[in-house]
Amino acid sequence: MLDLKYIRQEPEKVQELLNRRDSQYQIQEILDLNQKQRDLETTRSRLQARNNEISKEIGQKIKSGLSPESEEVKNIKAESNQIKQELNDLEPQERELKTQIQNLLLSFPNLPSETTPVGKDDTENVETRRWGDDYLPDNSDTISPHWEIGEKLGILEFNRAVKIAQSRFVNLVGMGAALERALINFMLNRQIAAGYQEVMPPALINSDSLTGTGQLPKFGEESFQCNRDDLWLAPTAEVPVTNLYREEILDAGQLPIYHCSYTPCFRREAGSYGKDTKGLIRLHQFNKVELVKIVRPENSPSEHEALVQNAEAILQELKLPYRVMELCTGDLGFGAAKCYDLEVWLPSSNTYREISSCSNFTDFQARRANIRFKEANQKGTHFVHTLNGSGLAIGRTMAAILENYQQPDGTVKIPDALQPYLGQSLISV
RNA sequence: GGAGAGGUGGCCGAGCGGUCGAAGGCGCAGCACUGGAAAUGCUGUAUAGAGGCAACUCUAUCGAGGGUUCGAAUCCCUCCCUCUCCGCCA
Repeated sequence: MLDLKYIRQEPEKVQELLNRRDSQYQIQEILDLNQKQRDLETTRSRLQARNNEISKEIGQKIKSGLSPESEEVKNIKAESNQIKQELNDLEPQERELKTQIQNLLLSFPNLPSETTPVGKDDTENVETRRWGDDYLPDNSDTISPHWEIGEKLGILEFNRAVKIAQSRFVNLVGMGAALERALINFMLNRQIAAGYQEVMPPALINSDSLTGTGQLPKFGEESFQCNRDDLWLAPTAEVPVTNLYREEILDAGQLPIYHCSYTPCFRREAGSYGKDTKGLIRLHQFNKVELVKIVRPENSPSEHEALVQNAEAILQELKLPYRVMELCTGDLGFGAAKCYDLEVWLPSSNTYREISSCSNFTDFQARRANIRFKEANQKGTHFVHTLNGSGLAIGRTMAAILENYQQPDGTVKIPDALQPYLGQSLISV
């Protein structure tokens, strides 16, 4: 959520930054509504002040022996009743304006960082660096897509998953399940060693939490909802983990907070019919190790760079070729001010595919979720900055391994770093 | 699921219609005392919004929302959450 005060102070600047994303976001309506609302607030609080005075006056008169039924008291009550009527008229108006402003603010995306490249869509994202060219497989022309090799090896079952759920689900069998588990453990151990504290939050989360991180109100159709309860299946650990601190005032000394978290993630993938219909790339349910940081505002840019490195370190240890893309303003997620995507090489389709998305949300989520910190011995509070990134998506990592480590004989080698976790070096039929 | 108890400031805890943003204590900060500290004493110590250059002023907030009243932390209604006992259950 944007800061209303800041919009008021720097309207041109805010509008200019929003325009870098999309011209549909116009702040003028918010400014107009806010002006009306503040005028009403001033009038209303004056009336309330007068009413408070009257109540005190009545209290004093009764205490000094005057009857509550006396003419004098009755007259003052009449004035108060008069004011109450005016208030009954004003209050709903003000409340309505506040709701309108709040809804508008919730529907506005974050301001892009000054450093975010300007562009209209994903074609204008900027490649920042590329790693692992030496590890590109040299037998690309004979490599099968991961779903084919996975089914041949008997470790991925898509048809049976469809039978028990629907399309876009997978059943992992034998070494498939073991590899998933190994990847989770490997990634968690590495991120714990890098300083992140592990958490395992609930998979079902409430609407307030989804609003806090920005999925609601605009993107409700992307998540699975439990229709009998105010609960949703978490689309990413970002939501429960960031919201652990919702409505909290942290001591400055507690910052920075670093969490890593393995969770299943559930997404409806509405609007992606026909896209990535095969394999592990786009499923309704997938596993992910997520990194979440809660930091002081002035540190968020450097914390962001460090978080990207933590995610990259996993790919490097697995020796999977990847590139780092910085998203342009037109492709930036709703709450992000700046975002890097890590894209892993998938030889069967001859492309890089997103395997991690690392964003700095600045104070956007902190404002919605009301996560603040307090400096010792100082008055007032400040909003924290929140960041998160995948470290990494497990299913897509498995897809990348099945393809990049595929041998001409149809077996799949296991990356060195993963062998201790799996207890073997090769998957074969 | 059934029965009961309860949700007050950073924490503990009083207040149960009147000047209460809320006694008292703990904690924390400043000052005094001290060679220094402890102990002690004094003072201060919530959040948000609006107005003002500022000092500051006003408003709201005692789980949330509504109601009664000139006036609600206190009374009434609805909801949420926590705890205890019973049942069921991985």
